[in-house]
Amino acid sequence: MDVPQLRDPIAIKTLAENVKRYRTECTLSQEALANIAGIEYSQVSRIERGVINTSVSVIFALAQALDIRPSQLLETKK
Amino acid sequence: MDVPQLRDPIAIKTLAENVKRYRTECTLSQEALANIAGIEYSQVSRIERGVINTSVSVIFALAQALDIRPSQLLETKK
DNA sequence: TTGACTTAAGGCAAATTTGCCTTATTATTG
DNA sequence: CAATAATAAGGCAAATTTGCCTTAAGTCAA
Repeated sequence: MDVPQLRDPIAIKTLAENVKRYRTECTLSQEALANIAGIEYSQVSRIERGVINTSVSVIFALAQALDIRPSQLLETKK
Repeated sequence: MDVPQLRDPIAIKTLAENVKRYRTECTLSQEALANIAGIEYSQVSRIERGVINTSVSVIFALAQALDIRPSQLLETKK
């Protein structure tokens, strides 16, 4: 690749904040959420810290584990 | 990696259908959408065909180009 | 303090995505 | 039909994500 793939800090941060907010509302630990969602625990940590630009599949898995709709994880204030 | 990363066909297909639907509503070609969103044209094709599990940053870029909210691209029929 | 729990942080190899490119295939219109 | 636009499809190297792992740091109750 000549140019790195698109990384939008606002998109990444929006997802990070929403995951953290919904997770703490459920009083789930990062590890518990990861287990329910079927992903690696360290990924939840990286997503909430905004270090990775994760995929639509992971967003769906997290939403299902949090018992919310996938679209809610992309909600923006506006 | 020992295990391939999570790919959820339902998540990928949901995004694919939503991008295609909103894009055609705007009467934009895949190429035009890609140019506005600042991504590669072939990516739009791959996303709409459901061959890739794209990122939250790309979802935000597409939404902005389509003049909709990012969450709308993850809408599921309940 | 001690201990248990939670989160942050980082390394690593393999899998995947991405940008750039080319070549078919499929409308669609004149 | 010819020509043009639009889409599908695939290759490639580099960048990124992911799963698995370890270690450190922070939190909180007993």
